[in-house]
Amino acid sequence: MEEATEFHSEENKLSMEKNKKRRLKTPAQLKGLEDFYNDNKYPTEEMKSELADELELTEKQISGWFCHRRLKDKKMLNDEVCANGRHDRSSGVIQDRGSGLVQDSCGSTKHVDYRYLDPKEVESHGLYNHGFSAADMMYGHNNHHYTENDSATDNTSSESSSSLQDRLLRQGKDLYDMEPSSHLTPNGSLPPLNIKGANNLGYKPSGYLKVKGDIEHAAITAVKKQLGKHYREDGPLLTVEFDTIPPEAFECQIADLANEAYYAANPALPNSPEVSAVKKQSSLSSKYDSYFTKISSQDSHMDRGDFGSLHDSDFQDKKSFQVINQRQNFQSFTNPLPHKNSSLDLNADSTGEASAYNNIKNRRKGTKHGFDGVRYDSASNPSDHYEENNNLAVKQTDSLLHGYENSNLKNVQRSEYVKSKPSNSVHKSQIYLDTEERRGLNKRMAKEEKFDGDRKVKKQYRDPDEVRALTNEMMVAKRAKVDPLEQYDVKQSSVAELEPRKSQR
DNA sequence: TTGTGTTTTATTGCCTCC
DNA sequence: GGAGGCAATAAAACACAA
Repeated sequence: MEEATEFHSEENKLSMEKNKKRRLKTPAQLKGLEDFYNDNKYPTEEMKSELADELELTEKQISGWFCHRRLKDKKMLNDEVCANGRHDRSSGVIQDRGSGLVQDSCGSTKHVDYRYLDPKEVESHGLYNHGFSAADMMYGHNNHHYTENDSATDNTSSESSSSLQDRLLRQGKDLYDMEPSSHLTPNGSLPPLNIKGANNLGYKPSGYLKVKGDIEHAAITAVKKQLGKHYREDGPLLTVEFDTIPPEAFECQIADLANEAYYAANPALPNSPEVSAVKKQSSLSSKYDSYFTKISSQDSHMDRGDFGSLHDSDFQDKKSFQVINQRQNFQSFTNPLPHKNSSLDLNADSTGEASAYNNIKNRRKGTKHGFDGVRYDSASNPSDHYEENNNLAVKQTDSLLHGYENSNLKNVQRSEYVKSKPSNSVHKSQIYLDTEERRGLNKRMAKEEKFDGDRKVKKQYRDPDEVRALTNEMMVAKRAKVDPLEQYDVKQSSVAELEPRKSQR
């Protein structure tokens, strides 16, 4: 019996060597596949054939790999949507943004659910890059929907979140800066939502406040209170895309900013509309930052949009204008092409790779240590540039805007070996951010780098230099191709590391 | 070293489209 | 009916904590 088994195993050994059940793709193959996948998620027969030849794989393997890759994409997307849905619920914010009307759980949805967007459509429409925009649109659409259906039929999570928003706002807290725990009951669960209570607030909608009845009205009223005299009845619909800011909308802020007294004296700074808007944009957009890399453009749009409107106004503040100019100039310095990741170029060599790569690695480490996907980029990166650039004016202004989170972020981003905790403010609301691209490729790259760094002997990768070269190659290819989302991380470190790198040379 | 959890690869069946 | 894709599943490979 045992002999037979032994013999059998011997035989199997040989056959296994030849015809292994499962063979891992080599890094080169993976690179080729990933690259190709980034270009085309649905390769044609010919493409598959060529790729198979190129990578020394069978077409079947290619097809299978692409199939699983797409599944992986989809799954990751679903996970993120679910995670964000849960998170949003816990934070009382925008739960109904991404998932349409309702997403009871990861598995059950009602009405619109962009989890089931056709990947082909997603790809062809570039939703991977603008998905959050799409989500925002859906959110906005929902609002319109509510406007049109001001009834009690929408007993949805949206309403619940609105109720939460209402309560949060009445507490004078910024929705987008909320720590989940701040509105949890002592046992950590969500407090029961008292929609009726919101209804009993006695608010009466007026003007554009006629949105979804009293609940959202209450929230808007709270914002209105925060805005005080700056509130404009003819302003934009809250939570919906903002139009150009009326010249006088922030008149006082600008004036006060010029005197450098407003923010210091204003305890409600974090709740100020501008900051909230910024935080909102960054936190929201960063959630889908891998495929939904609208961040950079959003942030730059924030600068050029929000502040840009000031340029056109009659109330140009010289200082803020200067700041803006400096910022833009700096951006143009680091990024001559607005939509290109200039910093990628800075890191095109193997040395430079470390800057961006280590950020990724750090995030991954963070992931393993309980702050999965915490982003350090969206809100903080610009300020880091400015600080590294010793641009005091910019630094001051930026620290005004981002000061509440800068310190942590800066430290995190600067350090290659950071394992520190993220800030408790914004970052806690930005978990589950890693997207599939990052998780997949970056993990692999992190793995490879770790392998390289540790000189760990592995059967598969016998030549560390080859792996390193490949890793670099992958990084460069990846950067050049997809990753505007890396932009902030890379940008973050690029300037800081540019000088040392130069000096090294 | 081992147990456990995760990721990756392969297979199979079903569905949709042409 | 065939091709292509998706989804479920199994199993190998891998990572990591104890």
